[in-house]
Amino acid sequence: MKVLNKHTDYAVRALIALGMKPGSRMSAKALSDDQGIPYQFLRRILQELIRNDLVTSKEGAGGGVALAKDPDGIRVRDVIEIFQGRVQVSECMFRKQLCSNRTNCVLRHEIMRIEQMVNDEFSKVTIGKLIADLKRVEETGRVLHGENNQ
Amino acid sequence: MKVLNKHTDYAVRALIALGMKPGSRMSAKALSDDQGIPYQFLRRILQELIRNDLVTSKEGAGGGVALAKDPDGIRVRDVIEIFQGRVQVSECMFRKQLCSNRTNCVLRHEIMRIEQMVNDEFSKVTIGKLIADLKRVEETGRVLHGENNQ
DNA sequence: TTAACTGATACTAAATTAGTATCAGAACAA
DNA sequence: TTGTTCTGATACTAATTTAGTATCAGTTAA
Repeated sequence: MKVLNKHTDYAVRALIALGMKPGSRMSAKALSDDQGIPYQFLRRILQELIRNDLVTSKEGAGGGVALAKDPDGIRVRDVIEIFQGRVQVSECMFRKQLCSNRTNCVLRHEIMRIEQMVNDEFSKVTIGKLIADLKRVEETGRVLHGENNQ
Repeated sequence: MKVLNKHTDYAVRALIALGMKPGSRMSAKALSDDQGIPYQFLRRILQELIRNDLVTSKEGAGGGVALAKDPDGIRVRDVIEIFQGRVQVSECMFRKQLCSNRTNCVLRHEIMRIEQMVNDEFSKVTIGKLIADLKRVEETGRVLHGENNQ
């Protein structure tokens, strides 16, 4: 069960890279080389971020992309929703119609709770926070992976 | 972003149905009719549950399947892991090798935290709990869908 | 005026998901 | 002892999603 797909993963990495160089534009090519993300794939991801106002772009030579807002205002949750849609149970029917299958319902009820929790958590994680983490890591020279690491 | 696939969804529904009739075996056919799950698909799901010791089976006429253990001992997390694998970030590399990409790492660190939360929550939801919920629902005649319902 | 860019969009391969079909063998019942 | 009801194993298929490629048009700066 994969939580993030490549679109989201690359998008977040690109956003972090852009956020690390505030003010300066970067070309998709430079970002691609920098982050090791396939160029054409990254192009499409950036266009999606532009359409969703997380990134601004400038065409032509010397052009490129930059963050459209403060890194603290960009939530990982937003990125996930752009590329993977809202976190949800299989096909949740009970928003549309009266609940026909009660067995189904009790399961969905539990999952809605967990769904909400996950959304809340991904809302708290912003590009700004990730950049701060990253800078801390670069200072101490080591990555903390938490407890669940062998 | 879908949390549960059909395998998991159907498996949980089947487990609940079996747990509702303690002691008695049911044929896959009866379960299929009962729950509206495609027969051949359900067969394969049940076989997987049998292999993972959540369900026992008896061959031949009058045979069928039954829960292999107490409903309270079957966690939705177990079912998810059987059909969808462990909840995890895209391809988490840093378990295998030294972390080469630090940008990646800070994101993964956050996600590991959320991953852990989700696993803990899905561990708390057991078939027994769902059955209890379901019985409560049937008594009051109405399903509570929580706050996030319009 | 040409090289370095983005915008838009069509295409493809591989993997996953959901579901179907078939054959062999076990157990019960007449 | 034979037919019927069941599971075990496994091969197959269609649709969708994921990941990635390719192309052409238009913009801007030097």
